Amino acid sequence: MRIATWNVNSVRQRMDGLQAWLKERQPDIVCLQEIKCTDDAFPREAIEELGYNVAVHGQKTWNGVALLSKLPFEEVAPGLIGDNADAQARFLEAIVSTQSGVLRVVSLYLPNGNGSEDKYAYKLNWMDRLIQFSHERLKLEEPMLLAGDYNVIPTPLDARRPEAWVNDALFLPPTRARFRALTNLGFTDAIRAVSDEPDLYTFWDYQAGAYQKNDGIRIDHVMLSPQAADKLVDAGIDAHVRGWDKPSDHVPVYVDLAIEAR
DNA sequence: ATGACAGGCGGGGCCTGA
Repeated sequence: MRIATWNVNSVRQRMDGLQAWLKERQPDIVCLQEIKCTDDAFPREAIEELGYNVAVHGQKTWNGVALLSKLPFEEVAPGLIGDNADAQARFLEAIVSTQSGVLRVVSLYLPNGNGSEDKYAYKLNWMDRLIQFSHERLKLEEPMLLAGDYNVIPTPLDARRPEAWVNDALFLPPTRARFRALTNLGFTDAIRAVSDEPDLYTFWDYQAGAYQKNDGIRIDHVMLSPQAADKLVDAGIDAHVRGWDKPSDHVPVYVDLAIEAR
């Protein structure tokens, strides 16, 4: 099975590229972030025509996550535990049934955290909630993927110019410590499981020719539970998509697991 | 040091993003 994640930066603006990429990469499950629309406004039919079931957790204007799956959803649950008053649509969990049992998938859009102390506090709190959620789900001992835009540069190897990010919420020590906490719980960063190469990026700013200079950062991640990591065959980044017309500033990341869909 | 792009909203520029 192939599972992918992509921050599309508005799904309605990205339909041509999304449809082209789905046909090219042929993922079985896709986690989308920053769809920037309500559930009603999501272009559901065009994606269903390509053979996907669609689950959406959207909101007006900002944020919003979705899941696309060629297998039917057994369960779908929006929202991250730990704060019932959190109105930002950043988390969508689902279960599908495969030939060898259940597969649990989360599409997540972790807060950026720049701009104010309140925003950084929200980011760190959201990460603490994600760690708590992950700790609880690990007890199920299921193959599970936490995939999405983490807004975390895990190490200096994950930025072309790490010195430019030292005071940024994406790279500050408390941010990186919480990301490490996920790996310490037992999660595997799929890309780093298959490559120690530098210059593996998933985001290039629209400004100042960042993509042409390969001035990128790796902030979109697929984290695998032990039972999913045991099935890991390959992982990759579709960086070429950043060169398409009307691109998102993020590109897709995918993993191949040795699990038969059905 | 600053601005540079892009999208949403809504019909102005402003806010947000990373």
